[in-house]
Amino acid sequence: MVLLKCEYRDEVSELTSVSPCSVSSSSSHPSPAMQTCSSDDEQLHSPTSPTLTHLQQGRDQGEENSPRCRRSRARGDTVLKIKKTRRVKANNRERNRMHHLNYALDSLREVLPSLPEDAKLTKIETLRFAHNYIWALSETLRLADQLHGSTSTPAAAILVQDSYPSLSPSWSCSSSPSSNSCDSFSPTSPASSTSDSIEYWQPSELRLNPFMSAL
DNA sequence: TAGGCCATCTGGTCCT
DNA sequence: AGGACCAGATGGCCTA
Repeated sequence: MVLLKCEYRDEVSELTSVSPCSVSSSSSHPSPAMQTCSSDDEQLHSPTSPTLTHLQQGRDQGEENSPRCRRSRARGDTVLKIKKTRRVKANNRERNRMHHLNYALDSLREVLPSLPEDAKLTKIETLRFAHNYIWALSETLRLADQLHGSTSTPAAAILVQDSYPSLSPSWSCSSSPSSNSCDSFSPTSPASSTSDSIEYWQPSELRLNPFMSAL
């Protein structure tokens, strides 16, 4: 059972603003609708919910069934329906957004070095590992260029294309120390970190991974 | 059983 | 106005 601030807050304020038969609410007293209540749809829209009960109890007996009152109540119902529809649509969008985020994370997991069969990285581990992986590759490029600095073809480009063909387009720029064109590939955390922070950037499951141990 | 991870809902804020 | 993004809350599931 999810308890949360009642969605009726806005609706009630709108209802009270348009309804001549609603509670004569004082601004100095919190509306009963401000109390927490269940978010279950049935309960949310149930006539027995505390909020509506309060509203109904507070209605002026004489005006309760007047045509004007019925109209305003119908309008309130319409407002509720509209708001509920908007909320449902927003929930669907948010769900899809998170699904897309998860798909992206899965894609990221796929390009990371292979792992033991049942070792699926958590979200945070995936991000940390990816960060570390990028740093390690950039270090590899830097060292490779240092070793083959005099060759016309950047050794790093060959190395990357051989080892990580799917990544090579992103790494096709020169990585020579004198070039700033790849500054974006210079993550600072692992490279400049202490051994403690290196530990931090290595997912616990991966500390025995050959790639990670090669660092 | 506590803690970690995750999915989902929700309301607020920003952007188009 | 509506959508995207974000962070907090909550409950379910799993594992040590």
